Amino acid sequence: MTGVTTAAAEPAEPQPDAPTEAGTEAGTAKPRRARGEQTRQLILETALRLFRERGYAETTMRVIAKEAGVAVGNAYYYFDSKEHLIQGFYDRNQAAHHAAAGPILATEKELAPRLRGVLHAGIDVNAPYHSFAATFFKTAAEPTSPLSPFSRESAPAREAAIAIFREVVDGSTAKLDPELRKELPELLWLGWMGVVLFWVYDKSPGQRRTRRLIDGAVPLIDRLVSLSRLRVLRPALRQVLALIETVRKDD
Amino acid sequence: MTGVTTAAAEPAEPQPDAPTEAGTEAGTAKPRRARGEQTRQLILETALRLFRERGYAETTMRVIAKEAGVAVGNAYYYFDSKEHLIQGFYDRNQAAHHAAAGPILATEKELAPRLRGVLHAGIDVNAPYHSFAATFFKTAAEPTSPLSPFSRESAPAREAAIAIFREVVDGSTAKLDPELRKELPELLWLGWMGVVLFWVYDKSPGQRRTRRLIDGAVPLIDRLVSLSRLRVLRPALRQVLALIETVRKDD
DNA sequence: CACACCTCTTGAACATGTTCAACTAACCGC
DNA sequence: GCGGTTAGTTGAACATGTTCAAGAGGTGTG
Repeated sequence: MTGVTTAAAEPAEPQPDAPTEAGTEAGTAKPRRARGEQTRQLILETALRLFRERGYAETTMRVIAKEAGVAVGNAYYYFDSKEHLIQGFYDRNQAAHHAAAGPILATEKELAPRLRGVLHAGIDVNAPYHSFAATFFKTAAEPTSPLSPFSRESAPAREAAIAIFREVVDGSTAKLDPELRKELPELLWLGWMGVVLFWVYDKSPGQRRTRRLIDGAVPLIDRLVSLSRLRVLRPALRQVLALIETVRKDD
Repeated sequence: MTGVTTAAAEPAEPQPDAPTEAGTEAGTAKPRRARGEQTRQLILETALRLFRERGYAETTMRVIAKEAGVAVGNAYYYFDSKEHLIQGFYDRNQAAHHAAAGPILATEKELAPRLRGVLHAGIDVNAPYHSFAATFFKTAAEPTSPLSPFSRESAPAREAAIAIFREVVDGSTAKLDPELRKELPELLWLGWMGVVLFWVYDKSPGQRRTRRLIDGAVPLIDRLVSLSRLRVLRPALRQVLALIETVRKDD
């Protein structure tokens, strides 16, 4: 849970401003008025609830506004577009994934189970939103969208996600090539994006095919990572790393 | 079910309007149908041209209709939605890719250059539509959309695409594990989807990063395919194939 | 207190994808 | 030729995301 969640049972309390301005929230300035933040949260909560209840496309901005008891234009004062409401969902699930991964990362020390646990935790967290996620995935896929996982706007969220996989690697007992170790977290995150992609398309009951994919792919990755220390595979590994380097240039 | 776009085996060329009802129909008289088909083509041509000229989002259905000289409702008689116009683009580029790959496949006999040639040909064909493709990709990404490359509706197009990669493999001199040989075309197609994904997000001038990705990835794939015959890697290969098998179950 | 200012709120207006009932015209059976 | 059937066509009407000029309400300053 982030500290932002609750829909505030308390009326705006004399909490005028924290000792430090500590406005680590998304971008915009953080003046002393808390009233706006309350409205913002109200709109976001309402929107996410409606998305879950009736789906993204079926939830109109007018309904969100009406249900939240504000004018439609007010929603646009806080969120640039309907899509931007999704960012809230995004951030929240990101945090939930991190929290859910905690226990496994604290317990397990071997690479494979760590990775497996983190991946399953990610699916667990997202499971309740599978049908909704499918529709909103569409907007996230648009390259020009700020919601794209590769966009500059979602860089913080992306970094946070990669950090989870860095913890998977760094906290493990696995011995691996130092250069590979450096790149592995991002590669694993990329793999995770692939799993999510697969999951979004997975129509099997309970998305069990995705579970099977994870269970099958993790040992494979584990094996490949181990094999990468073999002499025969050294040039191939170098080739992979060089490719990553080359492709990454001028972005 | 085939017969989506029958005579589409040619590279996409503007093809100025056929002489208006001159000698259009010969023996197989479907004059009734022919008129509709003509309108359909006219709308599609107009739409694709406008998409290229001004982008997908910026091209309104009203403008398409006006430019084509028909009523807006008429476009909806032939195409279920604006997105469905994209299917035309899809089919056409698929055919163009096949055509563009022809010379390389006829000339080259080694796996790596064959694959490289086919991939570059694919990018060549799509290059003029890069900015438009980004938006189109958004639509294709939606799992419920018939335009998704994984949907049942696009199975024919998908099969056609995989067939290109089957030709890449089968026509090559490369010696490889028989089971791998069976799976490789689909895997390469999946890789091609990945390249397309990368390309869509590639904002470098002329999408040169994608070119570099291809040039870097092809030798790597080539090397891995060769290495797969090594004894040490035999179990890993089996593991990969088993994973594919497992995941594919109940779809 | 008056005034200015700034955050926040409003709802009508606008743009665009989509639908629909009505209309036209070519064809077919008589 | 006549009436009916059906493919083809129309444009107004509708739904929804988004914008915008105007106003409300509080906060600080003179």
